[in-house]
Amino acid sequence: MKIATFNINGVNGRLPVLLRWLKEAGPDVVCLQELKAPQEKFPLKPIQDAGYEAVWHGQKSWNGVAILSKGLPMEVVRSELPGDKKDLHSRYIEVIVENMLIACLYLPNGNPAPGEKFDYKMKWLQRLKKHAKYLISEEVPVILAGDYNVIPTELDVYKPESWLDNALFMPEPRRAYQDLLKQGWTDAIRHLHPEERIYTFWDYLYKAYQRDAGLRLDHFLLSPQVAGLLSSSGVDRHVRGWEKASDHAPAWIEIKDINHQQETIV
DNA sequence: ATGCCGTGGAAACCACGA
Repeated sequence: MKIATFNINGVNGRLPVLLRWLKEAGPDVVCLQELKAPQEKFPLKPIQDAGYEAVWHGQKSWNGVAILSKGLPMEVVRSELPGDKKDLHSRYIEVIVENMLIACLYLPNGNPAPGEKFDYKMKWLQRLKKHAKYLISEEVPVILAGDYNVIPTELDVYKPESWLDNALFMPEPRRAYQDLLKQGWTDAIRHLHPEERIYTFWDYLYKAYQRDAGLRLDHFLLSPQVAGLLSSSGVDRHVRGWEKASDHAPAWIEIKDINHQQETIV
C-alpha cells in the first residue's frame, strides 16, 4: 500500500499536475495540503474520473486539506485538530482506511518569528503533541502525514546557517518535533534513509530547484503498530521540475499489507 | 538577505507562503 503526501499549493490551479502525477505514481492514499479552495470549489469530478474518492476540508484562499483514496472506503473521524474551537484554519483531516488511521495535516508556517504567527504555530504544535499522544495511547496503526513546516535537523536543509532565525528551523519548533518523536513516532523517510540528504520543497525564488537548495518539510510519522510494516519511501522530486509545479514535491511511503503481515518475510 | 516566484481573490494591487 502506497501512501503519499503532497502540498499542492492550489488544487484548482494545480489540477493538471495532480492528475498527471496520480496517473504516473498511482498511490493508494494521498494527503493533500494547501488546497486554497473553498469547500464547494474542490475539483471532485476530475479526481473521481482519475479513479479516486476524496474527503476534504476547504477554506477560501488559504489552507485546506484533503485525503484521496483509490477505491478504498474512507471514514472521516474529524476534520479539525482538537484543542482550540476558535481556530478556523482548515489544516487537519483524519480518516480511517484499511484499519488504519491516517491524518493529513498542514502545520502553520510561523513566519515572521517572533510574532503572532509564530505563537500560533507553537500553539498548534502543542495541540498536535497532545492529540498525537492520545492517538499513540490507542495502540493502533496511525500515520500522521503532511506538511509540518519543520526542518527537523541540519541534514534536512541545504544551508543550515542561513535558516537559524526562520520559523521552520528555530529551536522551539524543532524541539516540539523531537518531542513528538519521543512519544514513539517514527519519521518514516529519515528512518529508512538515515544519512541521505532528502528534500521535499524547493522555493520558487532564486532557481532553488536547479541549485537543489531544498528543505525537508513533508513527513510521515508512524505509530509503532505501522512502523514495523514500512517497506520503502521516496520523494518524486522530478515532479517539482514540471510545468506549473507546486513548490513541494510529493513524498510517499509503502507499507506491507496490514492484513497479511505474517506472510511478508524479507 | 531578499526587490526576486507563484496562488487566489479582490480590484488592477494585496495577503500569504517557506
